[in-house]
Amino acid sequence: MSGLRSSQLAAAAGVNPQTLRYYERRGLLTEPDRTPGGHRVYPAETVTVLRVIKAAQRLGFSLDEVAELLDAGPAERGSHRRGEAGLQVRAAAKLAEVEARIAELHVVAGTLRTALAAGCDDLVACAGEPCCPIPFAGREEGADVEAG
Amino acid sequence: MSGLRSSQLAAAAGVNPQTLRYYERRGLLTEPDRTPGGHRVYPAETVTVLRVIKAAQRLGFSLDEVAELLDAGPAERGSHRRGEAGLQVRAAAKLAEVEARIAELHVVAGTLRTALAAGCDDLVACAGEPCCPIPFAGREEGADVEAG
DNA sequence: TTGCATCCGGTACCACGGTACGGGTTTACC
DNA sequence: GGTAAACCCGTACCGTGGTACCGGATGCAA
Repeated sequence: MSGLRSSQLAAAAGVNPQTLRYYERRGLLTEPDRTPGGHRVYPAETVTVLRVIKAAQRLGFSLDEVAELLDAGPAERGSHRRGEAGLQVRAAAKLAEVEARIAELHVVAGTLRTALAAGCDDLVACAGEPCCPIPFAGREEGADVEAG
Repeated sequence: MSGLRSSQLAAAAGVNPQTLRYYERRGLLTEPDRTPGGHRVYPAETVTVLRVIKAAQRLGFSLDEVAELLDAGPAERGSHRRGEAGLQVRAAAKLAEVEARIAELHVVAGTLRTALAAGCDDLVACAGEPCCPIPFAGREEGADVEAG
């Protein structure tokens, strides 16, 4: 009853049918039942699982992380039976990652604004003279052997 | 005089020697002179070019964009002979991209904070009930045929 | 001249998230 | 029963930025 064929599930969740097999290989979808002929028949709840996957992806989790998230479920106070950490812990860690990325991008944006304000219009020329605000010497090791 | 072998240039610029051939294939480095035997001999300025490449990468430009940037040079007011746009125009466009990305990440961070505050600890359970602040219905087309 | 480090070109591989193709079955509808 | 669509599995390919491996040639010094 109400079993979904792969193309139906794919359409309902807004993904490519190939993606379903891909997610199955990646451990995001459990192996569904099959017809006698071997065709997959998904339970209706799989649509929810796919929505969860896509929501988690939008929150910045990789597919491996989403697989862990689905496997982990709630933390079950004290006994960590399934996953290492619950959603709360993982979400907090991801939030820290996202904030770090935002900070990096703020630095980049600031540099771009400074270069625009300084009127830089030729990177190679800029790299020659010290007045250019673009940081050509990123933290590279071993490049300044003679500057010690 | 003062020509650099590939490994010397790689060490001076802090990159892998293989990367030099890769950049050459990608059009970031012009083909250098060769010894009679076919070994590459780079002029000393190539170190600067590599520094420029790495700086541009840090500013968020892809290798294709860096190649254009190196090819474009300054805008040469009016006549756009080499590239389509000068560094100023490209940097302004990249700044807009970076700011858009920052805005996206702020949305993500906000959602994560809200989910943390709401105490969500099981995505699949959350997806079932409407009280969860996580947006499980991202703007997907065709998924809500029966909700019209 | 010998020997070893380096370099050559071509190709294959890594992560990431899928997508496409091909040859062969199965399902579904008429 | 016939036919067309959908499905099966395995494999290859996309873009991005490199890295690694290979057999063979070169460079440089002793």
